[in-house]
Amino acid sequence: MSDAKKTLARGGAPHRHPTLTDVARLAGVSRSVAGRVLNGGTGNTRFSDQAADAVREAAARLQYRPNHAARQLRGKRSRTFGVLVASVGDPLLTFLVQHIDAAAVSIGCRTLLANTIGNPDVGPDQFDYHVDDFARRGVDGVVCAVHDWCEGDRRALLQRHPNTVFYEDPGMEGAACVVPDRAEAVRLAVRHAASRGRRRIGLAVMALSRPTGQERLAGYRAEADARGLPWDERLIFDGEPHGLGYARHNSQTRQWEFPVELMDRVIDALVRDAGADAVVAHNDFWAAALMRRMRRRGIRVPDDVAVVGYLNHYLADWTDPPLTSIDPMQTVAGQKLVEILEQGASGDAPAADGVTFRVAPRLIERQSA
Amino acid sequence: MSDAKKTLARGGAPHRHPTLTDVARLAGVSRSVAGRVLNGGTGNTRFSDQAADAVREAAARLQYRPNHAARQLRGKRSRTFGVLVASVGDPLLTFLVQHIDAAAVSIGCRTLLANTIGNPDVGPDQFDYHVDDFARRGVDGVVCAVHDWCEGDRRALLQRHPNTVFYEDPGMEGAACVVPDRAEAVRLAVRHAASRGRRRIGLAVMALSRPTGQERLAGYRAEADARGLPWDERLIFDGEPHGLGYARHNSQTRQWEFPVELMDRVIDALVRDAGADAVVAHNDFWAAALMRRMRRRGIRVPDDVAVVGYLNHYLADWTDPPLTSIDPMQTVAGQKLVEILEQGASGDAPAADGVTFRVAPRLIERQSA
DNA sequence: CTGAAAGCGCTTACAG
DNA sequence: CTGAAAGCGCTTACAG
Repeated sequence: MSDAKKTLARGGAPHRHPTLTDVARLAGVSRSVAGRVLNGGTGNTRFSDQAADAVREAAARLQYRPNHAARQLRGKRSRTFGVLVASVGDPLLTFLVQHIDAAAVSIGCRTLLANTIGNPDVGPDQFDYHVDDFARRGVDGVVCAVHDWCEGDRRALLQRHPNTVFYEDPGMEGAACVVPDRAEAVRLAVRHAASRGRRRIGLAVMALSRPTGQERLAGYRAEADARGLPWDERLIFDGEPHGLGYARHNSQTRQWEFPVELMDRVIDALVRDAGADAVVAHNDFWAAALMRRMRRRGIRVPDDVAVVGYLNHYLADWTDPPLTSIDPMQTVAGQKLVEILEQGASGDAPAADGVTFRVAPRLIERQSA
Repeated sequence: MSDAKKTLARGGAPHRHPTLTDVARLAGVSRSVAGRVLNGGTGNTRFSDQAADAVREAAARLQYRPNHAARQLRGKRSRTFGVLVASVGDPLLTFLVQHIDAAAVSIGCRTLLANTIGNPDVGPDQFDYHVDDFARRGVDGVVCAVHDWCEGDRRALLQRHPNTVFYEDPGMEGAACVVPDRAEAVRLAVRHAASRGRRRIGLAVMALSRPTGQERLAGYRAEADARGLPWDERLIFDGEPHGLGYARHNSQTRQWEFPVELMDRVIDALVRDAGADAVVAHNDFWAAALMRRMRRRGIRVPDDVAVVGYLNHYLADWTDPPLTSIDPMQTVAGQKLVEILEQGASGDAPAADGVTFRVAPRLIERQSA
């Protein structure tokens, strides 16, 4: 076997990375000193300026980078957070994932993204698989942002990885979570529509039976009451009886399926039957589909009916008209999630125990309302 | 300091993970045997059934999982691939990133996603930062899918990580890459429009001066010739002189900015002046904006003008009308990228040297053309 | 078939 | 201020 082949077989790297020993030798000091200089310990950081200079120069010359695995083995943190999501490209969570990563990087950590669905090759129990793999890799903490209608043993996760935070309330004792304030989101939407003179404001919710559905309804009632809007049950649309109660993920196309035609039921109920002049949609996808079907039926947006979305997904810029939408501020949520995890990991404070952090939403005005 | 606090400070984990030593002790064998049973070496896998059973039972009982860092330190692969993208949530690449990860997971590896822009907290040279960090963590290979108009020293990357593959041709000697076949993409679009009876097919390109722009043009000409369509220079729109020559990323909003109004220049040039009855748009975002502006100008899609997008982004399902679009098959590209990396990492074959793999696109018909 | 032993690269008391 | 040494958890020749 040739030398070249040997090194290749050793892991694909054609040249050995320089180690602390190499640096120490070049600098003419012991590994101990080199290590202290380069990684500034907790106080026993004693060495001469002379030694320090020599070491740093050697390190620079060799392009030395500390081996992460060795540090971790020695008891250091992995500086890695696991992030569980239904699918990496989940349109509902792109900004969250993105910002969790940004927040992690800004404190010198990394993110290990894990799809729990959407990978038929690996089989159905990918939630457990990833939880397991996270343990092997010794992540410092885990964000679980898997939708509640997707499978996965959250309890086992929390047991294996005590430093776990959920995005959305998993409804478990002792589980810390960060949640978007949906009641406030709907309040903002209703307030906006009302301030534009709308009086008959409809609310379209995917599933009223879920806690999040109830929250939305509560926000609606609160704001309607505050504004003195008349209460009319017909202005509340529940998607569940219409087969809109949950999202279906097609693992073939890797997309969430969405029966656009069913949006006509929303229009029938809210606009035609209840005479709504505004609709607060379940999310931007509902809103986009609603606007399309409305146009087909000769209903003008926003002239006849104002539409407010939820998510402020980048889709919102591309609908016609561009969509006024409530931003759940996933960027703030991402930051908070990492902050909690970091506290748990650094030991400054125990991982937040069963605390729920609510993230305040914000309305982004475009042209649909 | 209490015991609980001590363990917390040790890294956030309240209980030590069981090690091979624990398993061996419980099974009543040596670590060597336990190791051989649990990790089946390359042939010296000799042990009695009795020993194997005992070890496996012990491992199961203790929920033993091999420590990744230790294995890696001992010379095993990290089973991790670094993925460089401009931004994790980059709408142009969501499916690619997603499928790279899926492909990696299906061979027991993981993906380390790295944003090169979009994280102002870390500073401007994040490309280098991540390249460095990848070295520390000993990734088995790197996918670089950073847009060519974004900064980053590709040459240094390739030197530090010889097992690197690019998505899109970086134009460097010896760099392997996977590229979507843009000429074929435009051919498919033109063919589709022509087969629907369109004769004056316009082509809107972001920047004709770029190689990819030239490829698109070549595809256009090839198909137009094959169909006997008359050549008319006015049917080619180059965005560059109109300030559409590159995408701008707003790190505040973490979105790509897009001057929707400028799409009117496209309509002016292609539809009004050149009388196009079909437009092959630069991508789905252009297409979505075009359709919106056309509607405003009383131009019906597809009745008056057919529109074909490029990307088959999930946006395509939500435009009005839903967008017929060319899918660059990023899922196939993702698989190919990982395949190449895996070959390089496993040493079966040297990392593909300077080879370019072209991925065949596919047309997805919806209603705009 | 089995186990004692070396060593991956680092960190960190510990003794000089 | 400095260096020899132990040890993190694993893998793997090597000698029994």
